[in-house]
Amino acid sequence: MIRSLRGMNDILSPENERFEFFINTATTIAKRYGFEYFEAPLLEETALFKRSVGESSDIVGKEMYQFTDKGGNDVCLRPEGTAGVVRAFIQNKLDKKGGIQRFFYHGPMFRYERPQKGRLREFHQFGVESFGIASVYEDSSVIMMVADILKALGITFRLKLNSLGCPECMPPYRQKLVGFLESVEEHICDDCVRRKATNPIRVLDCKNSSCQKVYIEAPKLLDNLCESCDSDFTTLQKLLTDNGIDFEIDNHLVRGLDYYSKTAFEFISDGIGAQSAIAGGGRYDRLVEFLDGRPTPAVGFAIGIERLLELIVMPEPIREGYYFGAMDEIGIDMVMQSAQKKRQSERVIIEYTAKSLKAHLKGADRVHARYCAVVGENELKAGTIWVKDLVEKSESVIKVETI
RNA sequence: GUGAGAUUAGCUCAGUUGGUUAGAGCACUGGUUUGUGGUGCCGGGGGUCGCGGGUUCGAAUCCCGUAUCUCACCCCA
Repeated sequence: MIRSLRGMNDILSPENERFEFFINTATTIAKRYGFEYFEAPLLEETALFKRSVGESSDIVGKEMYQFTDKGGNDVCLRPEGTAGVVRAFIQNKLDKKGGIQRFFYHGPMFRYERPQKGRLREFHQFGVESFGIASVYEDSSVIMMVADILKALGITFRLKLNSLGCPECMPPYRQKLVGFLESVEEHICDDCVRRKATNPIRVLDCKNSSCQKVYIEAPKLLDNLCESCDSDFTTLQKLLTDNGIDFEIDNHLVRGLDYYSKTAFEFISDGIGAQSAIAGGGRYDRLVEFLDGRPTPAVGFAIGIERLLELIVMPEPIREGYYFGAMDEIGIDMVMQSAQKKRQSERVIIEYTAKSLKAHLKGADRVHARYCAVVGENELKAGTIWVKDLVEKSESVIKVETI
Protein backbone atom coordinates (compact mmCIF):
# COMPACT_ATOMS: atom_id res chain seq x y z
CA MET A 1 0.00 0.00 0.00
CA ILE A 2 1.20 3.45 -0.82
CA ARG A 3 0.89 5.74 2.16
CA SER A 4 0.93 9.50 2.37
CA LEU A 5 4.27 11.09 3.15
CA ARG A 6 5.17 11.59 6.80
CA GLY A 7 3.49 14.64 8.24
CA MET A 8 1.15 15.02 5.27
CA ASN A 9 -2.41 14.24 6.29
CA ASP A 10 -5.67 13.78 4.48
CA ILE A 11 -8.45 15.92 5.84
CA LEU A 12 -11.65 13.94 6.01
CA SER A 13 -14.75 13.71 8.14
CA PRO A 14 -15.29 15.06 10.71
CA GLU A 15 -12.30 17.41 10.41
CA ASN A 16 -13.24 18.46 6.90
CA GLU A 17 -16.50 19.93 8.17
CA ARG A 18 -14.64 21.91 10.80
CA PHE A 19 -12.10 22.95 8.21
CA GLU A 20 -14.77 24.26 5.88
CA PHE A 21 -16.59 25.95 8.74
CA PHE A 22 -13.36 27.65 9.75
CA ILE A 23 -12.64 28.94 6.23
CA ASN A 24 -16.18 30.25 5.83
CA THR A 25 -16.14 31.95 9.23
CA ALA A 26 -12.70 33.49 8.79
CA THR A 27 -13.50 34.64 5.25
CA THR A 28 -16.73 36.34 6.33
CA ILE A 29 -14.98 38.18 9.13
CA ALA A 30 -11.96 39.17 7.00
CA LYS A 31 -14.32 40.73 4.46
CA ARG A 32 -16.04 42.65 7.24
CA TYR A 33 -12.68 44.21 8.01
CA GLY A 34 -12.21 45.22 4.37
CA PHE A 35 -9.85 42.45 3.29
CA GLU A 36 -10.05 40.75 -0.09
CA TYR A 37 -8.97 37.30 -1.25
CA PHE A 38 -5.49 36.93 -2.63
CA GLU A 39 -3.69 33.88 -3.93
CA ALA A 40 0.03 33.45 -4.42
CA PRO A 41 1.86 30.35 -5.73
CA LEU A 42 2.88 27.49 -3.46
CA LEU A 43 6.28 27.34 -5.10
CA GLU A 44 8.65 30.29 -5.03
CA GLU A 45 12.31 30.99 -5.63
CA THR A 46 14.34 29.99 -2.58
CA ALA A 47 15.95 33.41 -2.39
CA LEU A 48 12.59 34.96 -1.50
CA PHE A 49 12.39 33.09 1.79
CA LYS A 50 16.05 33.50 2.56
CA ARG A 51 15.71 37.25 2.28
CA SER A 52 12.36 37.69 3.99
CA VAL A 53 12.06 35.03 6.66
CA GLY A 54 15.77 35.29 7.40
CA GLU A 55 18.72 32.97 7.09
CA SER A 56 19.10 32.77 10.85
CA SER A 57 15.65 31.26 11.34
CA ASP A 58 15.18 27.52 11.69
CA ILE A 59 12.56 27.65 8.96
CA VAL A 60 15.07 28.66 6.35
CA GLY A 61 18.03 26.95 8.00
CA LYS A 62 16.64 23.42 8.12
CA GLU A 63 12.92 23.18 7.48
CA MET A 64 12.40 24.10 3.85
CA TYR A 65 11.29 21.76 1.10
CA GLN A 66 13.98 22.99 -1.25
CA PHE A 67 14.92 21.50 -4.61
CA THR A 68 16.12 22.29 -8.09
CA ASP A 69 13.41 22.19 -10.75
CA LYS A 70 13.84 20.96 -14.31
CA GLY A 71 14.85 24.41 -15.45
CA GLY A 72 17.65 24.48 -12.91
CA ASN A 73 15.92 26.97 -10.61
CA ASP A 74 16.49 26.81 -6.87
CA VAL A 75 12.92 26.67 -5.57
CA CYS A 76 10.98 26.04 -2.34
CA LEU A 77 7.53 25.02 -1.28
CA ARG A 78 6.38 28.00 0.77
CA PRO A 79 7.01 27.56 4.51
CA GLU A 80 4.78 30.55 5.34
CA GLY A 81 2.49 32.94 3.53
CA THR A 82 3.70 36.49 4.02
CA ALA A 83 6.78 36.33 1.81
CA GLY A 84 4.78 35.27 -1.25
CA VAL A 85 2.12 37.90 -0.74
CA VAL A 86 4.71 40.63 -0.37
CA ARG A 87 6.57 39.40 -3.46
CA ALA A 88 3.33 39.45 -5.45
CA PHE A 89 2.46 42.86 -4.03
CA ILE A 90 5.73 44.28 -5.35
CA GLN A 91 5.79 42.36 -8.64
CA ASN A 92 2.30 43.62 -9.51
CA LYS A 93 3.38 47.16 -8.65
CA LEU A 94 0.82 47.52 -5.93
CA ASP A 95 3.48 49.26 -3.86
CA LYS A 96 3.60 52.01 -6.51
CA LYS A 97 -0.17 52.26 -6.46
CA GLY A 98 -0.06 53.40 -2.87
CA GLY A 99 -3.01 53.80 -0.56
CA ILE A 100 -4.41 51.11 1.67
CA GLN A 101 -4.59 47.52 0.45
CA ARG A 102 -5.79 44.62 2.53
CA PHE A 103 -5.54 40.94 1.56
CA PHE A 104 -6.36 37.59 3.08
CA TYR A 105 -5.27 34.14 1.95
CA HIS A 106 -5.42 30.55 3.03
CA GLY A 107 -3.76 27.37 1.88
CA PRO A 108 -1.08 24.81 2.58
CA MET A 109 2.39 25.59 3.91
CA PHE A 110 5.31 23.17 4.06
CA ARG A 111 8.02 22.69 6.65
CA TYR A 112 10.30 19.69 6.90
CA GLU A 113 9.98 19.11 10.65
CA ARG A 114 9.45 16.17 12.93
CA PRO A 115 5.67 15.92 13.06
CA GLN A 116 3.69 15.78 16.30
CA LYS A 117 0.37 17.01 17.59
CA GLY A 118 -0.28 20.43 16.09
CA ARG A 119 2.80 20.23 13.91
CA LEU A 120 2.66 18.81 10.41
CA ARG A 121 4.90 18.95 7.39
CA GLU A 122 2.01 20.11 5.27
CA PHE A 123 -0.26 22.34 7.29
CA HIS A 124 -2.74 25.08 6.53
CA GLN A 125 -2.78 28.71 7.44
CA PHE A 126 -5.27 31.50 7.12
CA GLY A 127 -3.59 34.86 7.08
CA VAL A 128 -4.04 38.52 6.31
CA GLU A 129 -1.68 41.26 5.24
CA SER A 130 -2.55 44.93 5.46
CA PHE A 131 -0.40 47.32 3.42
CA GLY A 132 -0.10 51.08 3.61
CA ILE A 133 -1.04 51.93 7.18
CA ALA A 134 1.70 52.85 9.62
CA SER A 135 -0.76 53.68 12.37
CA VAL A 136 -1.01 51.35 15.33
CA TYR A 137 -4.78 51.58 14.93
CA GLU A 138 -4.49 49.00 12.16
CA ASP A 139 -2.49 46.74 14.48
CA SER A 140 -5.34 46.82 16.93
CA SER A 141 -7.91 46.16 14.18
CA VAL A 142 -5.97 43.15 12.98
CA ILE A 143 -5.73 41.77 16.52
CA MET A 144 -9.45 42.33 17.07
CA MET A 145 -10.11 40.49 13.85
CA VAL A 146 -8.31 37.39 15.13
CA ALA A 147 -10.28 37.69 18.35
CA ASP A 148 -13.53 37.96 16.36
CA ILE A 149 -12.69 34.84 14.36
CA LEU A 150 -11.79 32.81 17.43
CA LYS A 151 -14.93 33.97 19.25
CA ALA A 152 -17.10 33.03 16.28
CA LEU A 153 -15.61 29.54 16.42
CA GLY A 154 -16.25 29.23 20.14
CA ILE A 155 -12.56 29.17 21.00
CA THR A 156 -11.22 30.71 24.18
CA PHE A 157 -7.71 32.13 24.10
CA ARG A 158 -5.02 34.19 25.77
CA LEU A 159 -3.45 37.08 23.91
CA LYS A 160 0.22 37.86 24.40
CA LEU A 161 1.58 41.20 23.34
CA ASN A 162 5.03 42.68 22.91
CA SER A 163 6.84 45.38 21.00
CA LEU A 164 9.97 44.46 19.11
CA GLY A 165 11.04 48.05 18.50
CA CYS A 166 12.05 49.62 15.23
CA PRO A 167 15.32 50.15 13.28
CA GLU A 168 15.98 53.10 15.56
CA CYS A 169 15.72 51.43 18.94
CA MET A 170 16.21 47.73 18.18
CA PRO A 171 19.88 47.68 17.11
CA PRO A 172 21.14 49.60 20.16
CA TYR A 173 19.10 47.33 22.40
CA ARG A 174 20.49 44.28 20.65
CA GLN A 175 24.02 45.57 21.32
CA LYS A 176 23.17 46.04 24.97
CA LEU A 177 21.72 42.54 25.21
CA VAL A 178 24.70 40.90 23.52
CA GLY A 179 26.96 42.73 25.94
CA PHE A 180 24.91 41.38 28.83
CA LEU A 181 24.95 37.84 27.42
CA GLU A 182 28.72 37.92 27.10
CA SER A 183 28.99 38.86 30.76
CA VAL A 184 26.90 35.85 31.82
CA GLU A 185 27.97 33.41 29.13
CA GLU A 186 29.16 30.76 31.60
CA HIS A 187 25.73 30.54 33.21
CA ILE A 188 23.54 30.04 30.14
CA CYS A 189 22.77 26.93 28.10
CA ASP A 190 24.47 25.92 24.85
CA ASP A 191 21.40 26.84 22.84
CA CYS A 192 21.49 30.35 24.22
CA VAL A 193 25.18 30.69 23.43
CA ARG A 194 24.34 29.74 19.87
CA ARG A 195 21.39 32.15 19.80
CA LYS A 196 23.63 34.96 21.03
CA ALA A 197 25.36 34.85 17.67
CA THR A 198 22.40 34.07 15.39
CA ASN A 199 19.45 35.89 16.95
CA PRO A 200 20.16 37.18 20.44
CA ILE A 201 16.60 38.39 21.10
CA ARG A 202 15.44 34.80 21.14
CA VAL A 203 17.38 33.87 24.26
CA LEU A 204 14.65 35.66 26.23
CA ASP A 205 12.25 32.97 25.07
CA CYS A 206 14.47 30.10 26.32
CA LYS A 207 12.53 27.49 28.24
CA ASN A 208 15.50 26.50 30.38
CA SER A 209 14.66 27.68 33.91
CA SER A 210 18.27 28.29 34.92
CA CYS A 211 18.63 30.57 31.90
CA GLN A 212 15.46 32.38 32.84
CA LYS A 213 16.91 33.08 36.30
CA VAL A 214 19.89 34.74 34.67
CA TYR A 215 17.70 36.78 32.33
CA ILE A 216 15.80 38.44 35.15
CA GLU A 217 18.74 40.81 35.20
CA ALA A 218 18.80 41.22 31.41
CA PRO A 219 18.02 44.58 29.86
CA LYS A 220 14.34 44.74 28.90
CA LEU A 221 13.36 45.70 25.40
CA LEU A 222 10.31 47.55 26.64
CA ASP A 223 12.59 49.80 28.75
CA ASN A 224 14.65 50.59 25.67
CA LEU A 225 12.00 51.50 23.13
CA CYS A 226 12.29 54.82 21.35
CA GLU A 227 9.67 57.44 21.97
CA SER A 228 7.45 56.57 19.00
CA CYS A 229 7.57 52.80 19.59
CA ASP A 230 6.82 53.36 23.23
CA SER A 231 3.83 55.61 22.63
CA ASP A 232 2.51 53.30 19.90
CA PHE A 233 2.68 50.37 22.28
CA THR A 234 0.82 52.36 24.92
CA THR A 235 -1.82 53.38 22.38
CA LEU A 236 -2.25 49.79 21.25
CA GLN A 237 -2.92 48.66 24.80
CA LYS A 238 -5.46 51.42 25.27
CA LEU A 239 -7.26 50.56 22.02
CA LEU A 240 -7.50 46.90 22.96
CA THR A 241 -8.70 47.71 26.47
CA ASP A 242 -11.30 50.14 25.07
CA ASN A 243 -12.61 47.36 22.86
CA GLY A 244 -12.81 44.73 25.52
CA ILE A 245 -9.84 42.60 24.44
CA ASP A 246 -7.89 41.12 27.34
CA PHE A 247 -4.16 40.71 26.89
CA GLU A 248 -0.98 40.11 28.79
CA ILE A 249 2.35 41.79 28.10
CA ASP A 250 5.04 39.22 27.49
CA ASN A 251 8.41 40.82 26.93
CA HIS A 252 9.85 37.41 26.14
CA LEU A 253 7.55 37.05 23.16
CA VAL A 254 9.72 36.96 20.09
CA ARG A 255 8.44 36.22 16.63
CA GLY A 256 10.33 33.47 14.90
CA LEU A 257 10.64 35.26 11.61
CA ASP A 258 13.15 38.03 11.13
CA TYR A 259 10.93 40.52 9.37
CA TYR A 260 8.81 41.63 12.31
CA SER A 261 9.18 44.99 14.04
CA LYS A 262 7.16 46.93 16.61
CA THR A 263 3.93 45.13 17.44
CA ALA A 264 4.23 41.36 17.94
CA PHE A 265 1.38 39.23 19.21
CA GLU A 266 0.46 35.62 19.72
CA PHE A 267 -2.83 33.93 20.52
CA ILE A 268 -2.44 30.96 22.84
CA SER A 269 -4.83 28.16 23.63
CA ASP A 270 -4.33 25.80 26.56
CA GLY A 271 -5.13 22.16 26.21
CA ILE A 272 -3.94 21.37 22.71
CA GLY A 273 -0.51 20.14 23.73
CA ALA A 274 2.88 21.77 23.60
CA GLN A 275 2.14 23.57 20.32
CA SER A 276 -0.13 26.10 21.98
CA ALA A 277 0.27 29.08 19.63
CA ILE A 278 -2.81 29.16 17.43
CA ALA A 279 -2.20 32.50 15.73
CA GLY A 280 0.71 34.85 15.50
CA GLY A 281 1.50 38.08 13.80
CA GLY A 282 2.76 41.60 13.98
CA ARG A 283 4.07 44.53 12.07
CA TYR A 284 6.68 44.33 9.32
CA ASP A 285 7.20 47.87 8.07
CA ARG A 286 10.55 47.19 6.40
CA LEU A 287 9.81 43.99 4.51
CA VAL A 288 8.40 45.51 1.31
CA GLU A 289 11.42 47.76 0.98
CA PHE A 290 13.72 44.89 1.84
CA LEU A 291 12.31 42.90 -1.10
CA ASP A 292 12.97 45.82 -3.46
CA GLY A 293 9.58 47.49 -3.24
CA ARG A 294 8.73 51.05 -2.39
CA PRO A 295 8.80 51.42 1.42
CA THR A 296 5.34 50.41 2.63
CA PRO A 297 4.25 49.84 6.21
CA ALA A 298 2.43 46.57 6.78
CA VAL A 299 0.91 44.41 9.46
CA GLY A 300 -0.55 40.91 9.40
CA PHE A 301 -1.09 37.59 11.08
CA ALA A 302 -1.44 33.90 10.35
CA ILE A 303 -3.66 31.32 12.00
CA GLY A 304 -2.64 27.65 12.11
CA ILE A 305 -5.79 25.91 11.00
CA GLU A 306 -4.97 22.35 12.13
CA ARG A 307 -4.19 23.57 15.63
CA LEU A 308 -7.64 25.11 15.80
CA LEU A 309 -9.62 22.23 14.40
CA GLU A 310 -10.28 20.27 17.57
CA LEU A 311 -11.14 23.45 19.47
CA ILE A 312 -13.89 24.51 17.09
CA VAL A 313 -17.37 24.24 18.52
CA MET A 314 -19.60 23.34 15.58
CA PRO A 315 -23.14 24.69 15.38
CA GLU A 316 -25.94 22.13 15.63
CA PRO A 317 -26.17 20.20 12.36
CA ILE A 318 -29.38 21.10 10.59
CA ARG A 319 -31.47 18.72 8.53
CA GLU A 320 -31.48 19.85 4.96
CA GLY A 321 -32.97 18.71 1.66
CA TYR A 322 -34.48 15.44 0.52
CA TYR A 323 -33.87 11.72 0.61
CA PHE A 324 -35.53 9.73 -2.18
CA GLY A 325 -36.13 5.99 -2.26
CA ALA A 326 -38.42 3.25 -3.56
CA MET A 327 -39.76 0.15 -1.85
CA ASP A 328 -39.93 -1.90 -5.03
CA GLU A 329 -37.46 -2.38 -7.84
CA ILE A 330 -40.02 -1.13 -10.33
CA GLY A 331 -40.39 2.27 -8.62
CA ILE A 332 -36.73 3.25 -8.74
CA ASP A 333 -36.69 4.80 -12.21
CA MET A 334 -39.65 6.97 -11.34
CA VAL A 335 -38.02 8.06 -8.09
CA MET A 336 -34.89 8.91 -10.04
CA GLN A 337 -36.82 11.31 -12.25
CA SER A 338 -38.61 13.05 -9.41
CA ALA A 339 -35.40 13.36 -7.44
CA GLN A 340 -33.50 14.78 -10.37
CA LYS A 341 -36.19 17.46 -10.80
CA LYS A 342 -35.98 18.36 -7.13
CA ARG A 343 -32.21 18.47 -7.35
CA GLN A 344 -32.30 21.60 -9.48
CA SER A 345 -33.10 23.58 -6.36
CA GLU A 346 -32.47 21.37 -3.32
CA ARG A 347 -29.93 19.04 -1.82
CA VAL A 348 -31.07 15.54 -2.78
CA ILE A 349 -29.74 12.12 -1.80
CA ILE A 350 -31.04 9.17 -3.83
CA GLU A 351 -31.05 5.52 -2.69
CA TYR A 352 -30.75 3.25 -5.71
CA THR A 353 -31.81 -0.04 -4.11
CA ALA A 354 -35.35 -1.02 -3.09
CA LYS A 355 -35.78 -1.30 0.67
CA SER A 356 -38.39 -1.37 3.38
CA LEU A 357 -39.85 1.92 4.55
CA LYS A 358 -38.04 1.53 7.83
CA ALA A 359 -34.73 1.15 6.08
CA HIS A 360 -35.38 4.27 4.02
CA LEU A 361 -36.23 6.31 7.08
CA LYS A 362 -33.02 5.15 8.68
CA GLY A 363 -31.15 6.14 5.55
CA ALA A 364 -32.77 9.57 5.41
CA ASP A 365 -31.86 10.09 9.02
CA ARG A 366 -28.26 9.16 8.47
CA VAL A 367 -27.70 11.70 5.70
CA HIS A 368 -29.43 14.41 7.75
CA ALA A 369 -32.20 14.95 5.23
CA ARG A 370 -35.15 17.09 6.26
CA TYR A 371 -37.62 15.14 4.12
CA CYS A 372 -37.86 11.46 3.34
CA ALA A 373 -39.67 10.80 0.04
CA VAL A 374 -40.59 7.19 -0.69
CA VAL A 375 -42.54 5.47 -3.45
CA GLY A 376 -44.21 2.17 -2.55
CA GLU A 377 -46.84 -0.02 -4.11
CA ASN A 378 -49.73 2.31 -3.31
CA GLU A 379 -47.95 5.43 -4.56
CA LEU A 380 -46.88 3.74 -7.75
CA LYS A 381 -50.48 2.90 -8.58
CA ALA A 382 -51.78 6.36 -7.69
CA GLY A 383 -48.92 8.30 -9.32
CA THR A 384 -48.05 9.91 -5.99
CA ILE A 385 -45.12 10.08 -3.63
CA TRP A 386 -45.13 9.79 0.15
CA VAL A 387 -43.17 12.49 1.97
CA LYS A 388 -42.34 12.68 5.65
CA ASP A 389 -40.94 15.77 7.34
CA LEU A 390 -38.41 14.32 9.73
CA VAL A 391 -38.37 17.41 11.91
CA GLU A 392 -42.11 18.08 12.21
CA LYS A 393 -42.82 14.35 11.98
CA SER A 394 -45.70 15.15 9.63
CA GLU A 395 -46.56 13.13 6.54
CA SER A 396 -48.18 13.95 3.23
CA VAL A 397 -48.86 12.33 -0.11
CA ILE A 398 -48.36 14.47 -3.19
CA LYS A 399 -48.80 14.02 -6.93
CA VAL A 400 -45.54 13.35 -8.77
CA GLU A 401 -46.24 16.15 -11.28
CA THR A 402 -46.18 18.75 -8.51
CA ILE A 403 -42.63 17.97 -7.46
C1' G B 1 18.19 16.31 14.49
C1' U B 2 17.82 14.11 20.10
C1' G B 3 15.17 11.24 23.97
C1' A B 4 10.78 8.24 25.66
C1' G B 5 6.18 5.38 24.84
C1' A B 6 2.86 3.10 21.55
C1' U B 7 0.89 0.09 16.97
C1' U B 8 -4.65 -6.11 17.59
C1' A B 9 -11.70 -5.40 13.11
C1' G B 10 -13.77 0.92 9.85
C1' C B 11 -13.29 3.40 15.27
C1' U B 12 -12.12 2.82 20.79
C1' C B 13 -9.82 -1.14 23.14
C1' A B 14 -9.41 -6.40 25.90
C1' G B 15 -6.21 -10.62 25.06
C1' U B 16 -3.56 -14.77 31.44
C1' U B 17 3.48 -17.83 32.75
C1' G B 18 4.21 -18.26 24.87
C1' G B 19 -0.54 -23.29 23.96
C1' U B 20 -6.83 -25.33 19.86
C1' U B 21 -10.53 -21.62 15.43
C1' A B 22 -7.77 -13.86 18.46
C1' G B 23 -12.62 -11.21 21.51
C1' A B 24 -15.98 -6.83 23.23
C1' G B 25 -18.45 -2.14 22.52
C1' C B 26 -19.55 1.30 18.70
C1' A B 27 -20.17 1.52 13.37
C1' C B 28 -21.88 -1.21 8.95
C1' U B 29 -25.50 -4.81 7.10
C1' G B 30 -29.94 -8.09 7.31
C1' G B 31 -34.21 -9.67 9.85
C1' U B 32 -37.71 -8.69 13.47
C1' U B 33 -47.04 -9.31 12.99
C1' U B 34 -48.17 -6.66 6.84
C1' G B 35 -45.35 0.48 5.08
C1' U B 36 -42.73 4.63 10.03
C1' G B 37 -36.15 7.12 11.56
C1' G B 38 -32.91 9.23 14.99
C1' U B 39 -34.21 5.43 20.50
C1' G B 40 -36.39 -2.17 21.28
C1' C B 41 -34.85 -7.38 20.15
C1' C B 42 -32.09 -11.27 17.23
C1' G B 43 -28.53 -12.42 13.52
C1' G B 44 -24.39 -11.50 9.86
C1' G B 45 -19.98 -9.82 7.37
C1' G B 46 -15.28 -7.81 8.63
C1' G B 47 -8.50 -9.05 11.40
C1' U B 48 -1.68 -11.96 6.82
C1' C B 49 -2.35 -8.98 15.33
C1' G B 50 2.14 -2.18 11.44
C1' C B 51 6.08 -4.52 8.27
C1' G B 52 10.68 -7.78 8.01
C1' G B 53 13.80 -11.15 10.39
C1' G B 54 15.06 -14.30 14.78
C1' U B 55 14.22 -17.74 19.23
C1' U B 56 10.71 -21.98 19.91
C1' C B 57 7.49 -28.21 18.92
C1' G B 58 4.33 -23.71 18.97
C1' A B 59 4.63 -16.25 18.84
C1' A B 60 -0.54 -11.07 19.07
C1' U B 61 2.67 -12.44 23.48
C1' C B 62 9.98 -13.04 23.91
C1' C B 63 14.49 -10.71 20.99
C1' C B 64 16.50 -7.53 16.85
C1' G B 65 15.63 -4.24 12.83
C1' U B 66 12.31 -0.93 10.28
C1' A B 67 7.95 2.26 9.29
C1' U B 68 4.27 5.20 11.32
C1' C B 69 1.88 7.70 15.35
C1' U B 70 2.08 10.06 20.18
C1' C B 71 4.73 12.85 24.11
C1' A B 72 8.96 15.93 25.32
C1' C B 73 13.36 18.89 23.43
C1' C B 74 14.53 22.31 19.38
C1' C B 75 11.45 25.61 16.71
C1' C B 76 6.98 27.44 15.09
C1' A B 77 1.02 28.42 13.08
